[in-house]
Amino acid sequence: MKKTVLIFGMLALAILALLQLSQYSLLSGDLKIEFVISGIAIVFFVIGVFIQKKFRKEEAPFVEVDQKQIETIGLSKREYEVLVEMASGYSNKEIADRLFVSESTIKTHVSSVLLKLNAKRRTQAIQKAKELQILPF
Amino acid sequence: MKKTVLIFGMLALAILALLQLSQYSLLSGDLKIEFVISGIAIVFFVIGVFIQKKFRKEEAPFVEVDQKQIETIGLSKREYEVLVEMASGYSNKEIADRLFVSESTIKTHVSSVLLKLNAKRRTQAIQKAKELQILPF
DNA sequence: AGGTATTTAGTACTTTAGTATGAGACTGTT
DNA sequence: AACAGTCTCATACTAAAGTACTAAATACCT
Repeated sequence: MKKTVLIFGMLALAILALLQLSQYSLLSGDLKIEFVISGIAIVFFVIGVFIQKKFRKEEAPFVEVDQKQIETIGLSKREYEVLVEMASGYSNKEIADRLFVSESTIKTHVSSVLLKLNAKRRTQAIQKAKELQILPF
Repeated sequence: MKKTVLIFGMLALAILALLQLSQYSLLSGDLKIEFVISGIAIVFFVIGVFIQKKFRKEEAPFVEVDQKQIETIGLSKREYEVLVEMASGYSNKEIADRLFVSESTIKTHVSSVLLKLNAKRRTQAIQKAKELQILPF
């Protein structure tokens, strides 16, 4: 955070210096106006790219869930809920408690999910689900 | 893709128009040079931000692996390799074959990983590892 | 109302996963 | 050379996960 403030401060100073420099160069006739404007344009373009990049990195990379994919795969509402819990790292028992049903029920759902995602294990199902963008992150 | 080309074309035209406009305004003395330069700066800054945003969206959301985190957690090189395989959805036996060691060895590594990540299950370890940004995606 | 899909739950069983412990081989450090 | 850390592997467990059925209660659809 402190680093960010520092960078912004430096940037502001650099911009001011650049503007002053441009004016003097123009007034003294050292440079043609096209070059100055182009230079300014390029510099600020780069700054824009840089700033956007910086903020993006601090954002969480969030992939939208592809609702259509879920349908084409044929996952039911409950099965998808179980998949989400699975991906969060919960055991069958824990999922059962969280969804207020028995562990048997969760096992049934998990088996369906594995079948529909063509996976042998829950970890593989999670991986495939992320590739298909039916899970966030 | 076609859309991208179109946008870039329009953008190029807009920039040219803007540059011409700036020069005429300056020569005719309608505007002070400070305003023109500031205007150009702002426009190109916005363009930079926009372009970066566009490209980022088309990229796969890829989180860099935080090497320092791995160290502070105390994961060894081999343990991290096993963690990556785990996250890919492989079973202990499969990981053993892929890394040319016995399943016992993998079990040992997995237990260490669970301990160091403070997880009860491999799915939870994967989840935590992603939160700590020591796994891609 | 009858058919279809979903959700729930059970039993019985097999397969993985995970724990605890011990121990030999190898590597780099002091 | 002695030591710490890593990597390897084994045995003997216990605990989850997953399969293969069967089956009843809902819910949705036309």
